[in-house]
Amino acid sequence: MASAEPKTTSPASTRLRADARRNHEKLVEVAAAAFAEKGVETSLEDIARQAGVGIGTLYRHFPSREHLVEVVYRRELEGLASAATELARQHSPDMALEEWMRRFVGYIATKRGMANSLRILMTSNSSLFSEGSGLIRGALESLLKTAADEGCIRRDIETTDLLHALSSIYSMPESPEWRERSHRLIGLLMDGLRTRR
Amino acid sequence: MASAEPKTTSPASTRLRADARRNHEKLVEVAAAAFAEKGVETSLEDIARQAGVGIGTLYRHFPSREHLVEVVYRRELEGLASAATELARQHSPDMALEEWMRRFVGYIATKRGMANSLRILMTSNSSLFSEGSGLIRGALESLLKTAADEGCIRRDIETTDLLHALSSIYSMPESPEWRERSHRLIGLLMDGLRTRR
DNA sequence: AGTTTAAACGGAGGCGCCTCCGGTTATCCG
DNA sequence: CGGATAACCGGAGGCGCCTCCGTTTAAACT
Repeated sequence: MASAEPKTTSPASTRLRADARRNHEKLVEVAAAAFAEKGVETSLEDIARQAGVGIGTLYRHFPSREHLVEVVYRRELEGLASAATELARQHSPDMALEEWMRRFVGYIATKRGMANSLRILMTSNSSLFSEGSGLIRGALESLLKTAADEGCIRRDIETTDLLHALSSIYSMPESPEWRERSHRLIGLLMDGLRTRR
Repeated sequence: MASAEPKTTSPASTRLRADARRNHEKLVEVAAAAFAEKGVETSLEDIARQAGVGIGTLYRHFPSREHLVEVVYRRELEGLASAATELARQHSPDMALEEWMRRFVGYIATKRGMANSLRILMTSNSSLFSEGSGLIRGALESLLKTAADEGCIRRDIETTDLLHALSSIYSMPESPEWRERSHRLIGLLMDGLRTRR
């Protein structure tokens, strides 16, 4: 009925003026980079400056820091989910699964520092998290199903189990070897999943 | 051996200069009032001003807002615990118990708004909470025991049960009738506890 | 009492948060 | 195309955070 909605992030995009839309997008983009690099405590004035807008503009688009964090967070989650279909197209089912898990871990890594902000966000807006985890679950589920259908991996593993195994990474202690550790864990999981030929 | 340690709050009070000690005490006092009245987000500069010291002095004594919150929190907890013995001396055992529970509820009430700050504090310094709840537990236990020994209340109630019942107040929804509600709950508990004569 | 000195004070200053409102501009309509 | 106007922009300003360092002062010693 309505015209296509190509952008994933912007559910009921209420006819924004062209400049407003431009600024909004630029802000999210810059914020995503800034949060990733310096954590969610980065100066919002810096973000506004880098985006080439005034601080007032930032605050009109995102009434509070948490709002901005939420939008960035959701955008990345959606990116991660849509990467699943993309990977499935370009790789063999098991490779797609493995690569996706790697990215998932990388994504989690960037979120470790901001536990507090996320917790605040979580208590005040739990729908975001349920939707978000739904997206992730769906992505993983479809990768898993495809791989199983092709005979690459065993069938008797539930999405929930694997998700749980991956989430355990989140509670691993912070350390320099964190990255290797998590990659080893993924390797281990994949070895367990793959069917012996 | 060493000279008496009358003040409860100041474990290893490392020989502070007289002015320093004065300022420290005044700050805690003022902060307690300010937090109670306006929540933990109150301006620290206001607190310093009301205490008649410079902001620099406040920050030397309490490196961060959380430090100050913690000291105030602990002080109030200790006050609550020591109120138990005081009440026991002035009232009949069951009255002492009832009045103490009222105060406990009042104390909790002031802490409701600052859930976030307390959570941060909790994750970074869990010893405070275990010690704190130990104090409270001890106070309640002794009141309960005295009352039971005097035959005012039944013996078959565990401290933990009662504590749990009281804690449930914390999760009651915020509302105007909150206070009456909690008092009714205490009345109910006391009725259940008291032995029929 | 006078001297010394390390501990303590305090506030200026730089930064970030957030609000408010006068100025700008995209968009609509004749 | 030009004018009207509602939507949007931007940054000054007020406030609070926290640090840094020159000044003050308690207290130890002579």
